[in-house]
Amino acid sequence: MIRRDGSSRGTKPTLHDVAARAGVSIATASNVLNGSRYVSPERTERVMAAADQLGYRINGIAASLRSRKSRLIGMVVPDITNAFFSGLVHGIEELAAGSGYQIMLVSTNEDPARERDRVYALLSRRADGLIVVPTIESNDVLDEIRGEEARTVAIDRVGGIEGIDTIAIDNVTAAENGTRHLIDLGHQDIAFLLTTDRLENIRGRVEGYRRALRRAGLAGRERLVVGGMTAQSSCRAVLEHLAADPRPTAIFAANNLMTLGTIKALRSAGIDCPDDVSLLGFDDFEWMTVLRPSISTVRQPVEEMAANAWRLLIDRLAGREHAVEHLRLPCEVCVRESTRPPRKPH
Amino acid sequence: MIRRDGSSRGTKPTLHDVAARAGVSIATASNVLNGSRYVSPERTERVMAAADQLGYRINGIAASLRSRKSRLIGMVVPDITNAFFSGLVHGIEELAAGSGYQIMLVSTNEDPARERDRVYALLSRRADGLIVVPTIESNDVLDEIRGEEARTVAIDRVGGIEGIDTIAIDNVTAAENGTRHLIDLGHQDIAFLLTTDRLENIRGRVEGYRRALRRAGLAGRERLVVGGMTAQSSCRAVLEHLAADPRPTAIFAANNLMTLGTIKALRSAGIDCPDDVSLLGFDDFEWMTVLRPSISTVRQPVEEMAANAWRLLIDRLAGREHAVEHLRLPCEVCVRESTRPPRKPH
DNA sequence: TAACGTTGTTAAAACGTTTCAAAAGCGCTG
DNA sequence: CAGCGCTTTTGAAACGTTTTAACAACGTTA
Repeated sequence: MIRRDGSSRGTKPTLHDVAARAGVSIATASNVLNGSRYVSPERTERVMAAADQLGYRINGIAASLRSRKSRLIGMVVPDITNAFFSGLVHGIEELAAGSGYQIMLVSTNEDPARERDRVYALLSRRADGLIVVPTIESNDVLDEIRGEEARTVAIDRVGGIEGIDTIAIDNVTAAENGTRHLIDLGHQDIAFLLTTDRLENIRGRVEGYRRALRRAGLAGRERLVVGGMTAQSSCRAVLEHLAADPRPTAIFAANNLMTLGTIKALRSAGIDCPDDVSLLGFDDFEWMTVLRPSISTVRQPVEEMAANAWRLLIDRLAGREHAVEHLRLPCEVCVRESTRPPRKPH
Repeated sequence: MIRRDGSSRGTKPTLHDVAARAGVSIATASNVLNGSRYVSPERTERVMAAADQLGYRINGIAASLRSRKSRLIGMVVPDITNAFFSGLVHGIEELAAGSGYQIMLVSTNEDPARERDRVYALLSRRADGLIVVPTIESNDVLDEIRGEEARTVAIDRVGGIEGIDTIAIDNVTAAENGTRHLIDLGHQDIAFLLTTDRLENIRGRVEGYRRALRRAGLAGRERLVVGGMTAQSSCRAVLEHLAADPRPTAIFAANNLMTLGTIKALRSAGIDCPDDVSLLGFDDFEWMTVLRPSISTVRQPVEEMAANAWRLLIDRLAGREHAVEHLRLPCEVCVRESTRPPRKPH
């Protein structure tokens, strides 16, 4: 490998090396490699050959610095081990990769301070865009993001977010439909197991639950159980609530961790599902189908959420500006074995 | 906000702006902000104040270009929605973030071509390091990586990899212990459900299974079932095998997808677990404990794998070079309800 | 007082691209 | 053949840092 210029041996070849070997200017080499301008066939060929022979690989950092485009997307989720979020990440990574973007992943562990730090780090690295599932109480961070030139889309927890695109499900309707499914089965004592009322999506689900009860003339029969952010804490909360008299005939869990906690609680209390208590989960995964009983759920359209988030983001990144969108996708109720009419119908 | 220099209004403040406002040189401002050199208290104070007032945020791209350090780590996994891999990613993201590194995530979907492209993209972006769970037959990619200056660690599927650090479990011993657990219960017809024999980790597990049989004098009783890379395909394979006469009294599934497939197959064939057939899984997650029966598994130490991968990588990144390491971590067998003595002991 | 460290600061080069503006080449027209 | 317009190519600036090497200031030593 012979270099005609001042670059030292053993170093990565640069555009300078490629241009020199091809006998063209750096600008021409750049234009060939990026296809940004017409270059004559002979020169194109020479540049390609030179790049090939040298094993040239563009320095993306330098390109980003000059072009002011990093083609890097920050993806911020509360917990990557939660299947709902990993599904979201999967969908977006797939689409981003297809468009030449790279995902920088951040898992915040529901810690607002951590989220703040990590988002700033992403901005420091000049992410072109951000896709964020906010933690609890992270509105201030989102407020500041809005002033940045990084395009942002918020997913799932989009309460009170103004000025940036958001994607979420229609929490109210989804929970209303879920609750109505239980009511239709004949349940009148339905407990709703939420994580915390400080998350907007969860508040929406509570509202949907309430609305269904109200519309069924069960306005006074509300039973809210606060489960916290982990399966373990929710298990404890459910156990406590099950000690109440009379105990609910059905439990509607607000997300997959709450579903897991409820299953554990029912087991440990020796309460049969669905004979004694019906269980309706939120978030649908494959293992819901192999549990015994298989778990009825409200399914969030994870793929569509990811696809829409990416669409909104890439549109703006490509300069196709549009009015701020607040998308709400519908959910479907997946009926399985865990929901059944109560033993003693009223 | 007044700028004393040529930088235009409405643009992000640069180090130049900070230095100008503080009345010091750019070099001094840089030294203050990075703590790279001693700077007098007064100047330090002035620089900090200026940075603060301007809302200065370092341009990581420019810093990376000049310092030739991106503080970006590429993390390549076959499938981020698989809980084993998302656990790995979670562990590493946590540690990386703590050291000021950012994770670029790639999910290859077990596609070697895709892996190749994406790894090159990571190298183009000048990732300082790579943590890779190789796909099937990606040895050539790893061979090429070895020539790059990006430090690399391979996890989980480390067959025949030379010259770079690797972390994996001791597949042979783990599978041997799992198989022996079944043998100790009295099983003699044990089927082993593998994904494919083209993955080294799986080959190791097969070998462990064989060794346990051999040592128990059951060398001739080998029953290998090839399940493919998805739960669905493995379900079909298991169903076929269950039609064999006599059918196995126990099934040892080589990973969590195989476990899922087996459960589905047993259900759909109306075969009771563990009364008719015992099931031992590989990979341990919380939902294994809520299934009925709860599933006995061989637990991979995901956290330790992540911690060791990061340790090896950060050591090299920090210039603490060491001999190439090939770590093998032990697994433990978690005995639950799905494994039980066969109905008719021999 | 000259020579010498030492300490704190800085000008300027460098990192490897993209992009701007200008130059060069070239076929036509007048 | 000068002038024009169009296409293709290129020199040089710019992106915003880090880093090198030099410089200035100043106390110490010979």
